[in-house]
Amino acid sequence: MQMSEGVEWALHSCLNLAWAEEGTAVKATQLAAFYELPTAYLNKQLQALVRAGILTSATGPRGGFRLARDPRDIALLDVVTAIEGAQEAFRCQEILKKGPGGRATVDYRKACIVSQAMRRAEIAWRRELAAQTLADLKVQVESKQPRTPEMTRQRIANL
Amino acid sequence: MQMSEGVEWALHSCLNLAWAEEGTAVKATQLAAFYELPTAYLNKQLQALVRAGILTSATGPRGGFRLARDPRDIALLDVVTAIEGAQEAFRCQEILKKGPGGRATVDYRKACIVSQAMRRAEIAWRRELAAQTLADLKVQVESKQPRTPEMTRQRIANL
DNA sequence: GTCATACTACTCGGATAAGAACTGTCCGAGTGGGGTAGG
DNA sequence: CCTACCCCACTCGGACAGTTCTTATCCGAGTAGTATGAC
Repeated sequence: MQMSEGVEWALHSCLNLAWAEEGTAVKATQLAAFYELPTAYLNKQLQALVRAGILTSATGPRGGFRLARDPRDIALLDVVTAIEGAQEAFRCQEILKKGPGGRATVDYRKACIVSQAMRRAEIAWRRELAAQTLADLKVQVESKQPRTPEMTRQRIANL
Repeated sequence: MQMSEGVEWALHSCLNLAWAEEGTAVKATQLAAFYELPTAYLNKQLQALVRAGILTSATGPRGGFRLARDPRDIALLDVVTAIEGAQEAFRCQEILKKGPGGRATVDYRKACIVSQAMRRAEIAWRRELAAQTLADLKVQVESKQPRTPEMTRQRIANL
């Protein structure tokens, strides 16, 4: 069980977009250059964020990506879900249906104790991710590295 | 990000072992027959549980698997970790090292705010799994389906 | 000088391969029990 | 009848393919800006 590394890329890219000049679109090439990432593949991840309504995109000259809404309204869970999909990590195959006393009509995704226990853990995970927004991370970084917004904008301008 | 289905198999198999006659080893064939699972592949998962110290195994006639310790001392996290590995789902690649102002000597798995946020969520997940033991699940199932222990032992005897 | 038009460079978007991980399968190593022969 | 030995069936254990998902890449569709020419 390992998360796609695209999640890390997406989160950092969203943060950089949050620091970008307002009203300016940032190209995939620029976002990739930040951390020397493969441009085309990062572009794929950004497309997923667009489909999820987290980013907006524009083609042609002066095109690129920008945040679709205020960073306070973008939870980390939104970004993770956009990349990884909404399905749960633990996928109950309802093997109890084949077991002794198993009924084909019962929904074991709800009835199975094992499934319930695993779901409870995953809900706790999602709750933590839903509780934190891009704006929260932005504030935390800026309190540690006050020059980050300035440096980010400079880097975007010089690419 | 999807968990191996072996986790579901392992959890249910451990529960069945907890219900088995004490002092009796259960063969992989029997555990597989419970839910019509592929024997050889389930065997592979059981071996992982043995390596993790959750089960003990014996070869030869009258051989098979049994729980290595009391179900109260086996947390769900132990089983999940045995199958999935101990590494975290979110793997911080420390891409900040390549970024503006990035220092190669800094351990960004600890310093990076994004990494911290993701780790916090994963710790919440692990905490939930560590808080529940096989014995807890056993009790919950028995209160809903009191005949489960009896039926399990019968099924083992008839295979 | 102004406006419309065609062109060109640019950027995203989806379709297309390479690689890794998960899933599934097989045969050999080692063990324990039962049968057999000798005392 | 008891005991020691040998043989055999049995079970796990690790090595070996098939399939799905992740990672990586490329080229085409569409757009905005610019230059050009006519009015």
